[in-house]
Amino acid sequence: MEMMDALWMSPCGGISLPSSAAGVGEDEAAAAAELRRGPWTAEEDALLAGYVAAHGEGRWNELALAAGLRRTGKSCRLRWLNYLRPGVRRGGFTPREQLLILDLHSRWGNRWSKIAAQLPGRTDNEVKNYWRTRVQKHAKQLGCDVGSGRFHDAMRNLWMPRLLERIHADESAAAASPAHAPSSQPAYQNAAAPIISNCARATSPEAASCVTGSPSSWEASPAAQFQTSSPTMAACWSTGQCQNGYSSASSGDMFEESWSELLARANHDDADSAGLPDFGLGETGNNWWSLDDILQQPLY
DNA sequence: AAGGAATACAACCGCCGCGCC
DNA sequence: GGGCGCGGCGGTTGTATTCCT
Repeated sequence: MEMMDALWMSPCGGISLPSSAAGVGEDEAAAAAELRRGPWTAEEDALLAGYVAAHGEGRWNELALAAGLRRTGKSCRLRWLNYLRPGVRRGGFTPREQLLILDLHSRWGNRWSKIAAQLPGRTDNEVKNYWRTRVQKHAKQLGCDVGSGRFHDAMRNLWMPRLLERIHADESAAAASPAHAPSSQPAYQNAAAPIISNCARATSPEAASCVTGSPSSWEASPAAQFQTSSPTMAACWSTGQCQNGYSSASSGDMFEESWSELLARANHDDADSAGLPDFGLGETGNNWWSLDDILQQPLY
């Protein structure tokens, strides 16, 4: 097995590819010995994309050699899947995508590829990076671990409800503005519907349970999506109650203010019996911050 | 303006599982 | 049944960019 890994991606100067592979000659093997590493150049991208377009995916080691790429097959595969593959979406995650990531992570843990499969155009690497940068950053701000009850409560009671507010606010704004008619919506908004609908259509029961309703009904009425699981949240969608105290920033991150500030404010509100759930340590079961769970929480 | 720190993203690494021979 | 070739996954590292002092 380790030998296989050496073939897949041994560092510069150490590779010894089997000469039988795709008729690899000694010259080619020697060339392969000087494998490139680091960022891909535009020329390499063009080579890889062109070769895959002509011959299809798979057999990455042979592909790398045949295309004249001084890269490991594994590197070629990764570059193709994460960057060059048609349909790969780049840029910040939409609130819906963020919400879905949080929800699915609560169900599946660090199953990045499984989570990414529910986000059309997104890669496991992107989802993983999002988690490690944004989510873990917030945990750090709170001075706790992402696996702690304190952080899970913050996610469930602060982040996810606010993502729902954000989604609602965005859609309200889009509906109110002729410039945001469906045909002229930004790409990220058009992409949001498949994210939810894909989740709803997912073959696995776990994925299918994350959001109820059809894709079309989601687009037509977000409130309807929560009707069956939470009258409270449905009412929120309908009345705009969720927007209380929320500023619809365009940042990719929901929180312009720090988590510590949010938490302090939230706890203060709670002390005033404003309805914010207790932010002390506590559990909500295995499904820490799932939509199913937060939809049962009172809004604040 | 410059340098260091923090952040975000791309790429690499090691391991595992599956199918084929 | 065991080895091989390959694809996939999750964790980690490297680096470019942005932010802050």
